[in-house]
Amino acid sequence: MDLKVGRYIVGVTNQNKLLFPKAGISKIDLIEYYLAMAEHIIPYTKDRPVTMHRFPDGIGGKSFYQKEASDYFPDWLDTVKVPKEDGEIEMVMINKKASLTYLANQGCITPHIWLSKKDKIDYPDKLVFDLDPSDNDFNVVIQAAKDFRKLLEDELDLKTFIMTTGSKGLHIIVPIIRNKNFDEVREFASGVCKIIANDKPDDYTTEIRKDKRKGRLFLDYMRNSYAQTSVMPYAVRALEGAPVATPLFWKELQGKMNAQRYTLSNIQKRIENEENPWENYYKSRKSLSKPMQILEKMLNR
DNA sequence: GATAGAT
DNA sequence: ATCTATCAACGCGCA
DNA sequence: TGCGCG
Repeated sequence: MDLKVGRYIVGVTNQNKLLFPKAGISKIDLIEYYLAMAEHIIPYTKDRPVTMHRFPDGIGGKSFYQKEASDYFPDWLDTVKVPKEDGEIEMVMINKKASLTYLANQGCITPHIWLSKKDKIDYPDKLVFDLDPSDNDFNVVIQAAKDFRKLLEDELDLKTFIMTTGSKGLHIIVPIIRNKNFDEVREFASGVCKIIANDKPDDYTTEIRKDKRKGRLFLDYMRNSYAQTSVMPYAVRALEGAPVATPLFWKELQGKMNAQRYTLSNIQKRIENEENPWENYYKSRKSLSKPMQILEKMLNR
């Protein structure tokens, strides 16, 4: 079966294959979801390399990550060649509606996107703080998010945006002007996390090794490195019930909110009824130059 | 999921 | 014509 | 150099 998406014909294979067997969600359901959400997604994915997390046999089957665009991908799918440690890799970008459709047909349930864009690949235009609980205690995640917001906005004069991951935690995203490279940005992110963790060492940790976290909330600043990715806004997660990574208003971060509050099945109603929580996302970019100086002083006290 | 090679 | 095997990531920290 | 990690 072929779908016409804009000016492109996208072939759809195995449209009735159940990708989420319990929820009864088929491949064509996933494709229709991404078609409906495309206009809300593409502003955040345009010109960014994508890592595909593919599940050709559904969430119960074998999955794999794919970075290199396959030879058989169509010419109209935009790609970019980016340097890697040993050579070069040609990666897909989600720049149009048909791209989302094509990737969904490939069994890519969850696209992950770079923090930088193709025209300045070594300079991220955002920071991501990944708050990942070891258990499912979302209250700890909410408190941590508020601690981050206080430091980032009140002390460091940056703007923050919040998103459920659709899995267990939250992402805090800080839009920045592209005048610092990944090493500089990661160093800054590391400092931020260490200040937060030092303030509440029983609640938070920046330990990479799982066995050293001892039940504490992991503050992951390592996302802010070259060629690292974070889950795409409104991406479907390959978990029971098809939860969706969802941008939120800060004021929503309380009470019964949790990381899987929104799913493929109920997100559309939210989109229809709510304003865009990230309305001012791209207007909010700030330079890290001054925040870096302030952070340096805080770390040396 | 798509393809090449084997039956 | 059908089946089967094969392939599809990588950067960083640290032991 | 190789493993753990996301």
